[in-house]
Amino acid sequence: MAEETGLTPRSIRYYEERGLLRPAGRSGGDYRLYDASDLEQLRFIKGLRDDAGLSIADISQVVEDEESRRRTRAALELTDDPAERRRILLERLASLERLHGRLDAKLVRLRAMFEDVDARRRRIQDLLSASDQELAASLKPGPDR
Amino acid sequence: MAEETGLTPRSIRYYEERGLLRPAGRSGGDYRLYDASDLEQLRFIKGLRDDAGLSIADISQVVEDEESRRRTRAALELTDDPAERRRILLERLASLERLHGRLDAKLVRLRAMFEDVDARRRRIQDLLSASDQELAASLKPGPDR
DNA sequence: CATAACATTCACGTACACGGGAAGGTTTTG
DNA sequence: CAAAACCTTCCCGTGTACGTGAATGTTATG
Repeated sequence: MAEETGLTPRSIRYYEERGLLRPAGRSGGDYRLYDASDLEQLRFIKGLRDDAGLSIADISQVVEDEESRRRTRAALELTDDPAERRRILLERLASLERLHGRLDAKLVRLRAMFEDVDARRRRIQDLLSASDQELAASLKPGPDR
Repeated sequence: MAEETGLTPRSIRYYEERGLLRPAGRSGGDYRLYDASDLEQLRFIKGLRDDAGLSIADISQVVEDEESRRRTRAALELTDDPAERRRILLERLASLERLHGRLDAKLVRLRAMFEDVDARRRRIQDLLSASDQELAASLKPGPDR
């Protein structure tokens, strides 16, 4: 599991301890057994940690939202009462909006930084190609002058 | 300075300690004095920390690159030797490419996460508006049936 | 079926990024 | 010019996110 996810065994156990990962099944000798959904969950957690830069506490919030989502999903498919369906959907939407908003804010600011660096990078490239032409001109003197 | 940047005084002193901020001037009574460029630098650091999620060690690298950039800038304007200009520009470009690449990698992964969440958000919104129509229909029974 | 190569739970240790208080000096304000 | 408000360095404390044994048990391999 550690190899598959790029996490250390210690981190995986730590995440379980902190409730980010539902306690895995156990073998006869008390070894943790993971399935595909655990793998997915761990990759999701790693993404939130490394890509979105969220703390474990923040990820915990997100994961709880996800779990609540899964719980309400069953309820959603069970009910035909439109008012109840609406309530459940609104709750799920709110949970997703929270995560969406946080990622969006991060994205906006990161994009601004990126653009800034990119603009400077392009400016240097322009200067460089100008300098290259200058260099070429100095090596192969022009016909005039 | 802390108010202006949203950092704590302690953090600002810590950044100076770690070499992210060039030692500010001091008053007669040994108080730190900051200027506009220090403010800009601190905001830049805060951006790298909060938006790009870089560690202090990583930011230190970036800042060193920036300083090297400033140093070579003078050299660039002093020389007319095309080969020397080219060498300096290439060095600056490499430094910017490093930062560019790191931000880009982060952006790509963050964007993927964002798209994922966004798609799910939109799906819920669709379900919700469908549910709203259902609700309206049940409250105001149609003419037929 | 021996043994290598894993795993388990404690428990303590650690790097990072600061927080917070003490003891003292400086600047600002009324 | 007194008092409040702010700064200085020094130094220990703290939360987070694990790392690292130790002692022990379990599974895989030739």
